[in-house]
Amino acid sequence: MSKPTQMSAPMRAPAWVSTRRLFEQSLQDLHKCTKLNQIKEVHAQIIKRDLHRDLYVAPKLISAFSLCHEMTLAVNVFNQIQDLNVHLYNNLIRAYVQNSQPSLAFAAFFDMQKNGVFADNFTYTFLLKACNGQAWLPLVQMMHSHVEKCGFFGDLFVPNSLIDSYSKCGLLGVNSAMKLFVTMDEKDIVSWNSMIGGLVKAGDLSAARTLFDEMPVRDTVSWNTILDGYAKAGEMNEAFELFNKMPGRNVVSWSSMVSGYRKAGDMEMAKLLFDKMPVKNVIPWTIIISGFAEKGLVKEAARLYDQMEATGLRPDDGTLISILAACAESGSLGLGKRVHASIKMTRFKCSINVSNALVDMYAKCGSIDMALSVFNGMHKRDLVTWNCMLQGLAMHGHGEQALQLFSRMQDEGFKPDKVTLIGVLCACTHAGYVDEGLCFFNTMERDYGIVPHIEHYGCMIDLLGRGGHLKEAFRLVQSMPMEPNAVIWGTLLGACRMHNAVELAEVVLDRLVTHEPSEPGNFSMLSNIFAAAGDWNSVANMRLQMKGTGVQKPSGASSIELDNEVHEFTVFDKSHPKSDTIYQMIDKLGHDLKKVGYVQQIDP
DNA sequence: ATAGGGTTAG
Repeated sequence: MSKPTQMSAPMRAPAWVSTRRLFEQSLQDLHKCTKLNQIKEVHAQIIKRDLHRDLYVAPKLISAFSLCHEMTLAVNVFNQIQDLNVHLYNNLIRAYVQNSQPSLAFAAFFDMQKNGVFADNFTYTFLLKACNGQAWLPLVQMMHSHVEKCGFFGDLFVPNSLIDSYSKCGLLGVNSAMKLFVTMDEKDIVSWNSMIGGLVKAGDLSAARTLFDEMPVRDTVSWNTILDGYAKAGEMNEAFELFNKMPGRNVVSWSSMVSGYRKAGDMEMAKLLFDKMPVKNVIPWTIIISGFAEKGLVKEAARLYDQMEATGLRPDDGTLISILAACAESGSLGLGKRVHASIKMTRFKCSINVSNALVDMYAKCGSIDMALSVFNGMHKRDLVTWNCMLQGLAMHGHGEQALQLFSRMQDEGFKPDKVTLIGVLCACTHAGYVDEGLCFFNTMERDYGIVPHIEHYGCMIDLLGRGGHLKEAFRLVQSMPMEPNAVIWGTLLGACRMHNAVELAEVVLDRLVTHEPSEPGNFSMLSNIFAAAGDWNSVANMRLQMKGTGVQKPSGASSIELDNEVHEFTVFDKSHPKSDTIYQMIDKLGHDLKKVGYVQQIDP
């Protein structure tokens, strides 16, 4: 360590003065520092100067390590301190919240109470943030009662956080938020905005609008909240009107509009607004790219992806996950691979969530080998990883492999959840393991503590129905503890179609139309069953009935991806530039198939 | 403390 010497040149301050000033400067901004190397350097200096137990320095260190996701180091700092105070606990609690470990945040809170350290308003705002991911009403209520006991309502941060956390707990939560909101003597703009946001989230747009019109002063957040409410509800005319009327628009306002048009399926308007945006960040880029990808317009999506990279914007996890999910939905393997390549180029390692999205994308696009390869290459996996892989194997008929994966995940200590069991039952269905499926279904509550949800009943009806056990399937529908929905009846109808069970099909359709009176597919399904049974009178009757109720069958479409472009085909489609050649080939294939004895099944 | 994109589910 350098010591001050008399030999230093008089013109300049000695080196140790500047390092000390530098050090003090680093200490000042330490809690905002996100570069781990720099923090470690300062940390070393801190230890050298024996400052690591300093009650001013330690919280800053915790905060800095937390921002770098170095929780072990943060906790180490905390554990060095003998006489703990609120400030230290608050920093630890916030660190856990930032690093998505809400239960440890609460553990720290209980520890704090045990040690006789009193919580303050900061503690409660952090803890309420920890409640947000859980959407668990009793937890928020518990925080509420704590706060009431301590009387922190003078600070608007606490009641405002309560409104926000309540609002994230579904419909009951919004009621509690409203109760609190109306009793607040003093409110600020955040109270109003949080309450409006809660109502929007609960789907009560008109109540949200009433509050919005009532509030004394509105800021950009207020306008954006209500604007996004209309956009999410698909009410784009109202959204557009507000968008034009609002005093100041920012990236968020524009993004809500682009997102709204995308959700409404209007990519033309979405692109128009996107192009007009004065400032763009990764979020609007994400919306527009995944919007095109979702529709299978992969050329446009890929072009925009290149453009985004060219502007120097780095896609974050949200961008990658969103685009990969869109690829999975539309089956755009080419674009998915393109995104994967870009991840490999630009990232040293990718997060669990991004890897999960990759596994899912490859599996859904039919590339089960690539899905397995990403899966096997992952250093860390979570429940979603296993569920995606299991589902992928199951969907592609690798029932045996799926069930092996199921036992492997348990060997590695993962507890199956609701989604896992849907995958397991699905694997049994696609592999034709009727008995194994029944066994899993009957023991899932005992063995895994999962009460069968309607989705599991759906799987079982599919399993029994496909296997030709139609009576058992129907009996299961009748004995379900919950009201069967359209999915259940639709699955059963599909099984009737598969096994030409005319009488049961009529009963099932009768129930199905009470749920989906205008879904044309259901009628065609029954119509197909009649046709297969040679009952052409009933087919004709059904057609008349459909005409009478105005139900129209849209033409079915199939699609295929070639050279990074998704081609879609409908019946009698002549729009493709090479349609003549395509139809010639189809005719030839038809002839060849007939020669080997294939009998074509024609949907009326 | 409040606003825009985010992985699994027939």
